Amino acid sequence: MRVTDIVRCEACPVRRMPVFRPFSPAELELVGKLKIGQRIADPENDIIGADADAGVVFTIFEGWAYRYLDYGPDKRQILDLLLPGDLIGLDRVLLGTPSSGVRALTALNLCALDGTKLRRVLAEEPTLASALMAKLARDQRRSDERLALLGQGNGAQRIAYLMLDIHERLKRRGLVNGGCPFPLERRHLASALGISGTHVARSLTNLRAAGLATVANGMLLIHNHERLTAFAGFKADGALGETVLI
Amino acid sequence: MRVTDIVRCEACPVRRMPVFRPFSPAELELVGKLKIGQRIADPENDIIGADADAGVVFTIFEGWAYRYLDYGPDKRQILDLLLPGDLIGLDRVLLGTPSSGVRALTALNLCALDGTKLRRVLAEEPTLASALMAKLARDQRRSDERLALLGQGNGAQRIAYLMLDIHERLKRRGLVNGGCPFPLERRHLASALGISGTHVARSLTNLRAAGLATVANGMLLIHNHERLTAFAGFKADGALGETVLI
DNA sequence: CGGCTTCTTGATCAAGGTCAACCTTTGTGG
DNA sequence: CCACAAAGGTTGACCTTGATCAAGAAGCCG
Repeated sequence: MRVTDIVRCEACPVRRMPVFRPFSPAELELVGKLKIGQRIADPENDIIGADADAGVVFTIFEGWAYRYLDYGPDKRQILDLLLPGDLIGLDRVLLGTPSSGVRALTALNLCALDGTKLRRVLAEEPTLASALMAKLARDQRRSDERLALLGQGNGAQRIAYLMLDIHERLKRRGLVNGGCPFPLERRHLASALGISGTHVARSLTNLRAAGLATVANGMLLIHNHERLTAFAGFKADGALGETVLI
Repeated sequence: MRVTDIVRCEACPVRRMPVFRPFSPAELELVGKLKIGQRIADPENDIIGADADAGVVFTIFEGWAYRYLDYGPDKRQILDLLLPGDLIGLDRVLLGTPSSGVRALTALNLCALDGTKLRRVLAEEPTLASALMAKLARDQRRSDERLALLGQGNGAQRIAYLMLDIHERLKRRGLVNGGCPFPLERRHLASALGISGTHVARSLTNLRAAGLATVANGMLLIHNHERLTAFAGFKADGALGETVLI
């Protein structure tokens, strides 16, 4: 990971995304003191891994990443996709023990925060602590839906659900402007959804043939949002007012 | 749900379980003020559901429950099993919106806490807030492993993993005394693990035949812990020092 | 003793995994 | 500019896992 010029919190573009609630000047100043730098990471490089810094939390400025667990060679489960505005490494700072790995999917631009200081700030600033607790509770609900998806859905439904989830999250962040970015390859979908790469390809073909959605050139095209939603059993939970740390 | 005699926090048996960190007298007094009653629930009754009280958090004194999401008739995903000492309904109090359902698996004895007051206390007591945040982060990790299990494991491995998870959690709470309770029926295992009841039965037979574990009469017998662990790819994460609210 | 629910077991079938061939795109060096 | 290699995507053949349906067996009450 390389270092680059720092962005001042007051000027940060992520904070202006529609999902996130506005900070008070006091909170903004507090969080500003946590910022220790800006980082760049290349695709398929670990952000959090064996060698990574244990006392740092990141916020994604730009690019995608994923959390994963490894189970021997060629046995990886992608747990979640991380989009601009998402936090990386909070659990490690809270628990102090190694966590799931986090890896860049595309080129990443990250904002680095001092984890040790963050713990101290949380102990003094109940508003921030409550906001983070709410964020953790929301993440749990997303996890729950993902679990139900793997427990109940077939291959095509899993893909459809993930498409809608991504689309929704990007839209809330104002990142769907005439085309939804979708840099996931077949193998990423496969390890995120617990199906083989071959079957991902087949199911994608089926979704396209059914006039539901198409993935091509790193972009997602949803042809019929309503039918896709019905097919996947997707239900957007409309979580607004998240907290971003910048 | 019926009401029964109240148990004073200082005398609560759950607080003495080995998993939970001891409370300071100040914390104990604080939490004591939150307690609003004791409840009894019968098997297969909803604790948190459409009609349930929105501003209450429960701690399990005795018995098992499960969190679930429904997807139409005969399409239920059990998200997690809740054992004595576990919290129920925290996310609803934090987020203020309906959450997954929670249902009694066995007869349940619950401690009821005032959710609104809890929010207030969290805003004043950073220690408690930190402890709850850590609990949320730990729950997320358990969720992650469960997700990987559904994504990567076959039927028998899923069952084996769940056996070990339950066994570990009960042991940490001091509830495995010459026999591990296991009140789950085939259909519960099926909806928790995303496989059919028929296949659960078959896989249980296989696990027994392989000399790994047996379930009978509501009890779990692990014949060979080491081989079962290897088979399931299970890894206990050794989370001690959780926080219990009583 | 029925009448219930749960557990077991077998037969059949569909969903999806594995393997392999081939195609397309992209990048690289001559 | 072309040749070639490497990586990803598509498609087909075949086989395993597990779902579904169905028929007994075993408990468990009233």
